[in-house]
Amino acid sequence: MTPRHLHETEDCRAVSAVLQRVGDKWTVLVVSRLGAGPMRFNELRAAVGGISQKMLTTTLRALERDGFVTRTVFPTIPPRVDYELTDLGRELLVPVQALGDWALKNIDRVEAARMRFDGA
Amino acid sequence: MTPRHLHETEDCRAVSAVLQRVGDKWTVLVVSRLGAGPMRFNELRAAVGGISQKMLTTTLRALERDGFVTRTVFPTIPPRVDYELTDLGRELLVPVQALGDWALKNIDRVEAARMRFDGA
DNA sequence: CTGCATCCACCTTGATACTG
DNA sequence: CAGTATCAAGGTGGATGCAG
Repeated sequence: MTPRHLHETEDCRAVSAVLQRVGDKWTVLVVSRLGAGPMRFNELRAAVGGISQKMLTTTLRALERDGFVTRTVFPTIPPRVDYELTDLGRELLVPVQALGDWALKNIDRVEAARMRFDGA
Repeated sequence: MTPRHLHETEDCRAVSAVLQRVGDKWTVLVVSRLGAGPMRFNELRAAVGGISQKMLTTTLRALERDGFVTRTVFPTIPPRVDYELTDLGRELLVPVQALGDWALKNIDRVEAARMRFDGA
């Protein structure tokens, strides 16, 4: 494919770093839900399902820090906070979903390999 | 019918599962190294750099179980063990590197967002 | 050379209680 | 409603020693 080997190592580190960033328990699920449009905190929480308040807050803060989502506070009572994907967030979704598509297509082969391995 | 929305949730779970699978500390680095061809245990360890013996063994076992690498033992003294990517392993590398390419292209935007967030 | 077993420090996650 | 604080529990990764 690409016969450039000069920066192979640091490139792989970068790949690894991104995968660890989006490879935590909730990030992808939250970003995917937000792909449908802006959402409020508890709305998002219900849409994801099974996530604790603390983890949703933590996940959203990290996404906001990295520029993947925006946080909009409406100073009303009760307070209302909207979360929305940025352009960067939507762009991230493209390669992430490509990997997801690959996963769905090949899950059978992986599970077959596992049964073979565990049986032996 | 619009079947692309029917299984949205479980698809996202699948995506999340794969990302967690390849999102551990060493998997991507090991698979990337093996992309260059078969390697022996300590050869691989040196190529990756910074990985402990335990983690290399653990990572390789998991990759073998999932059908991403093959393990070939030569019953010599001292023993020699070769690891090599399977077709499935090489195919996995495609979407993973796509995500890595995206990361390299957008790392600046992410870091800019972080500085903005941390500064505020 | 390869790899298992053990122990341990750290990090992530989750449950719970409380605040504006 | 949205968010913070605290504590407990499990998982992950690393150091070391031993074995085939």
